[in-house]
Amino acid sequence: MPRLVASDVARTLRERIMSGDWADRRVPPERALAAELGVARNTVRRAMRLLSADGAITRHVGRGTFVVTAPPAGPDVDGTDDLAGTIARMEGASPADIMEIRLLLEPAAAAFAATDASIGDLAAVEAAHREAVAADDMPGFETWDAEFHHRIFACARNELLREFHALVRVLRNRAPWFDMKKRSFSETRRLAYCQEHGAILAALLDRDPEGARGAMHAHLKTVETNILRR
Amino acid sequence: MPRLVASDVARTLRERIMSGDWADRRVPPERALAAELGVARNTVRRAMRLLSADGAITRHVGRGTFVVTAPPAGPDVDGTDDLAGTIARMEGASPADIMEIRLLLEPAAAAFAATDASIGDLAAVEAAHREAVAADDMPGFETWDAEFHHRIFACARNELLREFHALVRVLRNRAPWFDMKKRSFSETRRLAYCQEHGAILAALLDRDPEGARGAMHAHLKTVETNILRR
DNA sequence: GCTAATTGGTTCACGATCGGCTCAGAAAGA
DNA sequence: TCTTTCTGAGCCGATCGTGAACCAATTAGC
Repeated sequence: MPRLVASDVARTLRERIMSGDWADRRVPPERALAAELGVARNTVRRAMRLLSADGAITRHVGRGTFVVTAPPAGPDVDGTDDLAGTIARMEGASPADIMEIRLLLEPAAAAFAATDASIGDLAAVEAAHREAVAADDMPGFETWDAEFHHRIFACARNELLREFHALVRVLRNRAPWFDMKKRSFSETRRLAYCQEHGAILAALLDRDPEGARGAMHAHLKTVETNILRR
Repeated sequence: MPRLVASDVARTLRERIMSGDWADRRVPPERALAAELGVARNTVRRAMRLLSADGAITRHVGRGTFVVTAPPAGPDVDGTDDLAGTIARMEGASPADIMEIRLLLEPAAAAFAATDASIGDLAAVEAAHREAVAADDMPGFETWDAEFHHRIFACARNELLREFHALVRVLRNRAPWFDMKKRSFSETRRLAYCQEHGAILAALLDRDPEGARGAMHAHLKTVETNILRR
């Protein structure tokens, strides 16, 4: 097996950057790092290239390598489209509206996932399901429940759909959602959710788009009744 | 029938992927697997080919074989919202992905609109329709076409849905969409669009949710064929 | 100001590893 | 017998890590 040392080196360098070593922003020279890590300079150079591609460091011939502190994110100056405003208005979305959107997006995503998902994707969904079943406290279950839903979106080959759900997920973590979830949480409901998740997962593993769509729809209907007390 | 060892091997490899071995995404080299399973390398290769065709693994000469997992992108488990990242990733959405989303949202919005819209809302939709019919140049029609669709969303009583469509609308004005629309524009197509818009509007005025949903779906299918050249 | 040391950038050769490919022969059904 | 499948072997090309040399820009010391 090739040893893939470069990515390991990149990881340790990242950790050092994060941990605040080199707070003066100065990174030791390649040759020194190579000696210290017991690795060839070319290998260090590859790792550096990864970091540089991420924008984590800047390099100058003759001067050295430096940690980038200023966030590379230039807030879009163009401002032509009112994206920020759109997002801001989304923040005020009501739980009922959010549920309506989820009922629109998630069954479709489940159907896509049933046809598009790779084995690895499904393994990830299954792992999230197992974690959710194992979790017995409310925050733990909440995390893995969200992860379960998100990984289903990740199966679908539509990036935009994935990002839309990321947006919904953010909204779900805002008030007044979080409080409502907390109030409506109970062990019996958690078990019911796990069972419904299991049905969804089974349909995905069967590669049954309509089954997945139906199972997801049923699950969300349950959630809706619980959350909105209908 | 011959022994079909290859598919057996493929099955056991699938099981190992699902069981979470190789969680680091690295699959042992063919030669190692062949030795371990007591089978020829060519047989392992056939099995690998099956998995690769499924999209379960990716393979690179000189590097090795890796399990395909859901892209780590997306809202990380660390809980940060990363709205900016979400928006940034949306910008790169492909026309095909956007069409898929539109096909998901807009028929539903039309159905909602048929039941929820006020008289004034419908008058606004009708006005946009008339303007689109009257416009004979590409930018003018484009504007009123977008406005027509947007006003239908405005009819729905779901603010979040409205904002989601605002997002889609922003993306539609980005490259490479705009170019594709421009290329696909023609007078006959404009007339076809106007006619389909008329059908949607008629269903809305009839307060016929399913009719509106169907008309919108048919319209978007037309757009899809024109834009994506299918 | 000039020189030498430092530092990143580039290139090469080498060996090891790994997937891609081909071929001849054995084995097992039809 | 004929076809399909598996086996075993060999060769190719790609990637990676190593080690080394040399270049170019910058800095420090004189």
